[in-house]
Amino acid sequence: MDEQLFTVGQAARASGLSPKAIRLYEHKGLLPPAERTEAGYRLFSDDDLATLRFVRQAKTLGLRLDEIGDILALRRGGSAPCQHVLRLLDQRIAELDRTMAELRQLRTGLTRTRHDAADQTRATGGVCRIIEHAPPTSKNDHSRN
Amino acid sequence: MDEQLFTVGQAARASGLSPKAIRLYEHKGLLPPAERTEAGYRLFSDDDLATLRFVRQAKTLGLRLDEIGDILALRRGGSAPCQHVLRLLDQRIAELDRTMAELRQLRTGLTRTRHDAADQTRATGGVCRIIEHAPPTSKNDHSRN
DNA sequence: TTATGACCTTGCCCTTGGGGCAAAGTCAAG
DNA sequence: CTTGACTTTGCCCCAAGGGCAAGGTCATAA
Repeated sequence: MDEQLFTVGQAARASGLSPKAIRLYEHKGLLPPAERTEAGYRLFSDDDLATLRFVRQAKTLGLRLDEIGDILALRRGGSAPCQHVLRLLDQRIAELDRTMAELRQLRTGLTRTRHDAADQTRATGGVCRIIEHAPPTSKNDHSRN
Repeated sequence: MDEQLFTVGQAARASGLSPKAIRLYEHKGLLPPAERTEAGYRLFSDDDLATLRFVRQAKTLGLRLDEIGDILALRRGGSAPCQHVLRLLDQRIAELDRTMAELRQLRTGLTRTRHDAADQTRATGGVCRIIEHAPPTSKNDHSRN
């Protein structure tokens, strides 16, 4: 049997993640504690690599690390996590819709503000009319990346 | 002259911010260091309140605290920050467009994944086909709030 | 053999915009 | 005088790592 083992760096290259991220995932329990060489170097198995790739893919679906961790835990517990995953995906989609609606609204407000302000760019008294006279945009969220 | 002065709590209520946030803004230089009573209580002037309201409004426009700080600094420096603000707004709008495009793409991918997976919810070998067989979504961002 | 460079280890601080909590001082009213 | 509401500072927390430092390890080239 091929007992292929990999260091963090190799695992990182093989999975498209950073070594730091891999250590973080291990720390957070997404990965079982890696084997170690005598010198203390982490050693990852092919299984670990598969898990890492899974994590990476799950991340591109917008799942959070703890959600991914739950999925992996379910799986290690023997049950098929797919129902759970479907629920998570539905949640994410709904959340995306909410976020996008907010962003659309924000953009509309910003554009109006920008347009209204295009010429009367003189500050008179306050700090800046553009901002002060902007229509109050709903709540506060504006999740920057 | 009415020399109205306010404690953090009062300023918070008057501006719709939290006391903690106000202290943070002061700490970050958005506000000049507040006066203090003998006992060390912060005292805010009407000017400060105006600034706080300005900050709040600027935040609803999606500006970051440091950007708002720049605007206020420009203003305190005597120049009208409006040109600067226009630039910031344009940047924000462009950024919003980028973000929304990404989210739209993500949503599309998620929906397809969700749809494809609706029935074959059995995990076979890997962790979860739904995720493993999902089309790779572009990059990674998915800014959660 | 050794020295060099590439790799690994842990650990700490940084990011955003505060929230929450704690210990302790202050103020006004009863 | 005490009670309760308010304030102060300070520290830890969130997500998901990035960056850096100090130090240990490994393999290869001279």
